Parts: sequence; structure tokens; C-alpha cells
Amino acid sequence: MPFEPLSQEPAIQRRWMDEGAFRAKPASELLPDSKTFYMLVMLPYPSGRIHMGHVRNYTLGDIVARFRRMRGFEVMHPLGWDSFGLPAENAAIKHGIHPAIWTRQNIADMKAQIQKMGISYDWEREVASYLPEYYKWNQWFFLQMWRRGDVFRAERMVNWCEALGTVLANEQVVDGKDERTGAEVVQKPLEQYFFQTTKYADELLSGLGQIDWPENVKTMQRHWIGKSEGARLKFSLVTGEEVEVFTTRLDTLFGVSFLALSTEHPLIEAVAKADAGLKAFCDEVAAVSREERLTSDVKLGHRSALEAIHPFTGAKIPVYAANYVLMDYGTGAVMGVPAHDERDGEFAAKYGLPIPKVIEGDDAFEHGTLVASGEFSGLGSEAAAEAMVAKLGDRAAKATTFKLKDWGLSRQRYWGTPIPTVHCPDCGVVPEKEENLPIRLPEDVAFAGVGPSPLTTSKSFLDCACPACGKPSRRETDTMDTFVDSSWYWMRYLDPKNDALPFAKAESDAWMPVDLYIGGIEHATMHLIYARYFFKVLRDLGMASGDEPFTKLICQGMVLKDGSKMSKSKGNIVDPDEVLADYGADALRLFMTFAAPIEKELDWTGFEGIEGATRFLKRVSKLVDDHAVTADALPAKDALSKEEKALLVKLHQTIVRLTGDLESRYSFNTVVSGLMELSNAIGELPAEAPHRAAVMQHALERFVLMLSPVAPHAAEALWTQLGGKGLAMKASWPEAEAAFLQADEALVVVQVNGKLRGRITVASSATEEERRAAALASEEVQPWIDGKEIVKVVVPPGGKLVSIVIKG
RNA sequence: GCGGAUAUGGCGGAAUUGGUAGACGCGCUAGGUUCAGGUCCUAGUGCUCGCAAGGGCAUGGGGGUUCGAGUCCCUCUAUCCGCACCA
Repeated sequence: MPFEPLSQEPAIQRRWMDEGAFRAKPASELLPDSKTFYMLVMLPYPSGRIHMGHVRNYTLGDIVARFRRMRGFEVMHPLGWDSFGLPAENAAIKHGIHPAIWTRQNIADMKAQIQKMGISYDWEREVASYLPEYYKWNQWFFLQMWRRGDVFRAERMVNWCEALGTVLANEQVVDGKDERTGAEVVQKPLEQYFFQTTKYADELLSGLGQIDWPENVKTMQRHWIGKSEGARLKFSLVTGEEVEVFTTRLDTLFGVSFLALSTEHPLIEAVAKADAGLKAFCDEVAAVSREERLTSDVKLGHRSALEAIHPFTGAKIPVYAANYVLMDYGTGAVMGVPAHDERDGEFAAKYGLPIPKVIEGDDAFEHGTLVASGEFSGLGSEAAAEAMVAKLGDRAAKATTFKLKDWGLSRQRYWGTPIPTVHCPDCGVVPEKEENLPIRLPEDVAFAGVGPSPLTTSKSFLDCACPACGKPSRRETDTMDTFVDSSWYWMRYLDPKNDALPFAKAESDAWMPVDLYIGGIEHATMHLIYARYFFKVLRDLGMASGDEPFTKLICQGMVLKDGSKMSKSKGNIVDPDEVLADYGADALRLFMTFAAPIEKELDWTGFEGIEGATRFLKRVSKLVDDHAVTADALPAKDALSKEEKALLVKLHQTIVRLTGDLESRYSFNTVVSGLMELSNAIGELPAEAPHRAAVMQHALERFVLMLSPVAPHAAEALWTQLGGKGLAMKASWPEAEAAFLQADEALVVVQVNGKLRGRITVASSATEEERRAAALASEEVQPWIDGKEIVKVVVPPGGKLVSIVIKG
């Protein structure tokens, strides 16, 4: 059968579908001894077109899913749509199309494209977060969390565009202006809803120890959570008020020469009312854009009229407003110790403040011995901090802070999950009743691109009764951050049609935790922290068992074109759909798998690579075409010719290697090179080999099955051609046979003083002593050791090498 | 500024535990088949000295440990990614 992927692939895909080959079993159908494997990929945003990053992600996930099925696992491999968010609303503003229609169409288009790739998803489990059947449960979780006290309301800054009367997302703000209209954007406080993620900060940190994630991702999360231990300390102001600081270096207290407060600190805001200079400084800091604040290293401050009193010396300390102090970390106030903190030092030098040295040691910024610190002089840093906390009494206490912030989930947008609360004139903010869920998004809205959220224009949505007292009330118009949708979606896959609960515990117990999660490195902190947080909440609600949702994580590298990211603006996009139309799914899958290790960037330099993949598939087809299918059994090993034995040794060694690559190493590019090496070896079996048909049958059957996870369509066709029963994808993964794992002869490499000087062949059974003797007797080696004094001969375990050390 | 990573032929990469560096593929060269071309087949392809046999050098640079280093340690350089100045 000639290799014609474009006509063959759709027929094979239909066969898989007709046989329900991708269906995952519900808990009720699993046997007590069933081995399960949950293969999860990050669900796509339905932008309308798939891109090469999707192709890479889904191909790699599919290889694992298909391999695990062949290894006898029950496999869960679903896909869904992260379908709320900004682009749909932008399309509504720009093209006047309703976000729901735009989204539905995009999902249909992308699904068709993904299905052409032959990915083995159980489409019966497909979910889409924009549907009320899904977002109802976001609301339901919100109510459970409200009841547990995990939801609170507080003010936080938002990007406010006065000209539009709209809140903007960070990505809509470029250089401090609205990206679309160029209108000015300022920071403005707004009351919002929060999930109390910080409640789990310690557990989110310690849990990293029990999961098999890449070290760099774990490190990033550790830094993101950012636990630091120190002390809180209250300074009294001359005016009688108090200001609390957090410090990790209480031992440096005698070195304080100023206090630095955030420009948003209440004390600063209060004195700024009567201090025009200070007010101007604070406004200036607030106007600096996010990017600028990030990359700039300039420390700016403004002295306020406030003065603090040193708790031990009684000295008066100036209080500054400073741009490098953040209101949402610690207490929003820092004690400035210029001699022993780099930033404080820079600040003090700039504003001419004293720099008293109070620690003696190798490194000014590390622990040491206290000097010029009154009764604490002579103590070590740690002992001094303890002693100071004790002496300060209720003015100080040991404390721990985290960088991790609570999760602000309010969005002033239409296309998201409505937050299920009501504003009652009497009762205030009241949660909806569970039986009223879902609170649906209304249809009667206008998408103008200006003014407040479109939800505020829907009368049918706004008017409601207070769930507590029944009075006419106003419905909440904030919607949820879409990270809420993506923080539990993998559990909904397990029970997608359940209308009584988000999912049944029996299903989560049967399938969770996810065995392997593959997705982009860009989600290393945000999504993967939210997801871990949400799972812990689900556990505490009694809905799931275990502490961590994803046992193993792999982060794939980006797909680039000529060294830079593929993007519409650069016009360097290679459309997977066009590649599929020209070369077929198997060639694209093979190339994407082969071109680079999974965690590295993959540069799409041209079509040569995918043409190479097509050539390989053609050669493989030809091997099967040229072979006379036989039912003859493989003869005993001793009856085989040397070449036949060599091929079978290569075959069975490859089985061992590829099994390890797919099962434990997750090294996919080497799976393809292993298949290529094996196909080369099969092709080199001499035409006159005595048991050619039987040996070829044995080798080709196993080769085709191992090809199946990567190039499933070709493998399916070739399997049928070889007389294989049923579907290749349902066949068992080949087992390596011990008899063929060892060749009769072994190659031994001989080194003299570390340089390669000879290669000898010995019987595989040769002992270490025999190998040593053969090496020393080897003709190739003689010129190098003749007449020299042999110092020692090393034969490392395995016996693949003999290292001779000579003098001179 | 802080944090994380990477560096191997013309290119993508392999080397799984410190043990034959460059598997496999792309590209290129030569020959053949077909012949309008692509396709397809065969051989070659790290650099360098040599007619050859064979040698020397070589995993970003320098140093170290070792019988033996792409792999471990120190140091320098370059590049990429992330970020919330984290007290």
C-alpha cells in the first residue's frame, strides 16, 4: 500500500471514533486492580486557530496517552476550552458579534483542526468554561468558600482610564496609556473580591517537596511564595501615633537612620494632605507604569513631617515616603539600616542620611557580631534579635511574611463568570442562594468599549431580590478572573455531565491525582499556584483526596520561527492546518517530536524537517510493502544467521530503550531517533537471509507497534497490512525478550593513558580477567605499550572498556 | 536590579551511572535511476597534518579532580527566559 496520508488518515480516524477507542471509563467500570493514568494538557483558549505550540503540547501528551494504553493502563485523556476572557469581548466591541457566538464558532473551528491531528481525546468529556453548566460550579465554589470565610472584600489598585470610564487589564496598558485609544491610565483603588490564598502559603511551599516537577519551576514557585522570617516592630511617632515595620534583621536596630514608608501608606496619605510637596511626590510614584517600575533601579524618596522615636535610644528618626517600599508586602513600612542593607544604603547616600555601622563581620549585609548597640553589643546577630524581641515586650514580635498575595478575582467585565452576590440596601453584600445558581450572563447588553462593564447596562440582570431579606436589590456586576475556570477544570472532565455537583468524589478518587500534566513554562507561577491552591480548598471541602493535583509536570519549550516567537504582528506564523493539509498528521507529529527535546525551544526553520519525516514514513511503508507476510514462527535463536541475530538484538534493545524513554525519562525526541535507527537496521537485513520472512515479520510487527504512539495513522494501516488483529492502538506494547538482549560478542574499547588506542571483540561471556588479557595482547595496542612500564590496568564494571596506564 | 536556565559539526540534536564525542535527522558533495524537475538509490561529510598507513586537535574561554570529564568542582564570557525593588 503506498503511503498516502492525506487520504488514509481520515478513514483511520473514523475507525477509532466508531470503535470508541479513546473512551475513558467512569469509576463504576474500573476494576479494583485497574491501573489508571491521567494524562492532562493545558486547555486551550479558543482564539480560532490552533498554533504550533498547541500541536507540540498535544502531540507529546498523545504519545504518552497512547503508550500507556498499550502498557495496559486505563487512560484519561480529555480536552476542553478555556473560553471566557478578553479577546471575545474585544471581538464584540470591534465586530459587533456577541462573545458567545464568536466563542462557539472558534471552538468548532479549532476542534476540527485538532481532530485532524489524530489526538486520542475522549471528546465525550469535553468541557467549555463559558457554558452555564460549567460556570455554575465556579459560582457554587465561590459560595462554599464564602461560607468557609475564604472570600473577603478589600480595596486594591486597578488600571483606571478616566477618558473611557473603564478598568483596563495590564496587557491593555502600554506605556501608561490605553493600547487602543492612547488615553491616560492611572492607578485607582477599587473594592474587590479576594480568595484568601495566603491561608495556604505554608502548605503551598512545603507541598513542592512531594511533587515530581522541574526544579526550575519549583524554584520559581518558592520565590513567588517568598516566605521570610523576621520580626514586626512598632515605632512610636513624635505625634503619638505608631508605625509598624517588618524586618528580617532586627539585630541591626541600632543602625536605623530613617524609616521608609510606601507612598500608599495611610500615615503618608494623611500627612500628604497638608504637604503639597509630599502629595506631588506620591502622585508621581503612582503615575509610573508597571514596566518602568520593574526595570528601573532608581530609589526616590521624600521627607515627610513625621518623626519616629528609636525604641532603645530615644533618638528622633526621620520618616520618608519612598518608591521602593510596596504597600502590599509586609507592613508597607521599612526601617532603613543603610550600613547593612544595600537598598537602604543607596537611599541614605542619596539623601545625606547617617550610615552607622552596628554589625562586625565578613560581609556587611550578613549576620555578624553587634557593635555600637548598647547592651546588645558583643552578641551574635541571632542571639541579639532574640534578646531585642524579649526586651521590646509588646512593641515587637517574631513574624513571618510571604510575598504571595491573596487572589484578587474581581473583573469589571462581561465575558466571565458572574460573581454570585447581591448588594442589598439593608443587608449589604449578600451571597446568592445555591438554588438560584447559575446566575446567567444576560443577553440584553451593549458592547461599547467605553464606560463601565456591559453588565451594568442590563436591567434584567441588575434587578433582583435580596437573598436574605427579599428587598429589591442590585446584583453584583463583577465577574470572576478566568484563572478560576482553569483552577479545577481537570476535575470536571472526570464527571462532565453531573448536574448535582461539580464532580462526584468517586470519580476524583478513581482518577486523581493527574499523573502527567504538560503545558507551557509561562504558567510556572500564576496558573500552577492557583490550581494547587484550589485543589487544597477542594480537599478541605471534602471533595477530593490527596494534597497535590499534579504528580508530574513537564513544561515544553516555545515554538519559534527563525529564532523568535511566532506572532501575528511579526507575520511569521506557520499555520498547522496548512501543514496538515500538505503533509498529514503523522509527518507533523513526527517532526514536532523529533526536532527538539520537550523542554527546549523548537525552532521551525523550514519545511526540510517535515519532509524528512515524510521520507521516513515512506521508507517504513516500503519495508512493509516489500515484506511477504507470514504466520511462520520465529526459529530458535541458534538456527538464525549472524545478521538475523544482530537485527533481533537491535530490535529488543530498542524495545528496552524506547520503553524507558516513554515510561520514565519522558524523552520523546530519542524515541523517534530510536525508531529511525531500528528501521535502518531492518532495511539492512540481507535479501538472502535464511529465515528472512519470519524474522522480518517478528521485527516489523514490533516496530509498527512502537511507531504507533508517535505516528498512529501509519502504524494502524501497516499493522493491518501485516495481518495484525484489531487496532494497533489497542495492541500490547512489545515485550523485550531476554534471549536477544545480549549479543554473542562484545566490543571492548582499549585506552592507553586515557587515549583511545584499540577496539577488540571478545565473547560476551568473557570475564574481567579475560578482557584485560585480550586488551594487553591486542595488536593495535602493542605499539603504545611495547617496552613501557605498565602502572595499572583499569576494567570498569560492565567490561566495555579497558584502560591501561603506562609510565612516560 | 533580583531570580531561573542554556552553551556540543554548516543546522536541530545524541551520548540514560564519570567510560568509544558527534547516534538520528536536516543540509551539503559526488555518482546512479528517472529524466523537464522534484522523487528515489549508493557513497562521503567535525577541524587539521599526511600520498597513505596513521597521527594531532576538538563539546563557549581558562584552571582543577580523575586511569579517564560534554558530564563533577572553581572561575570567566556570551546568550535566552521570568519578575511583584520583598525589607
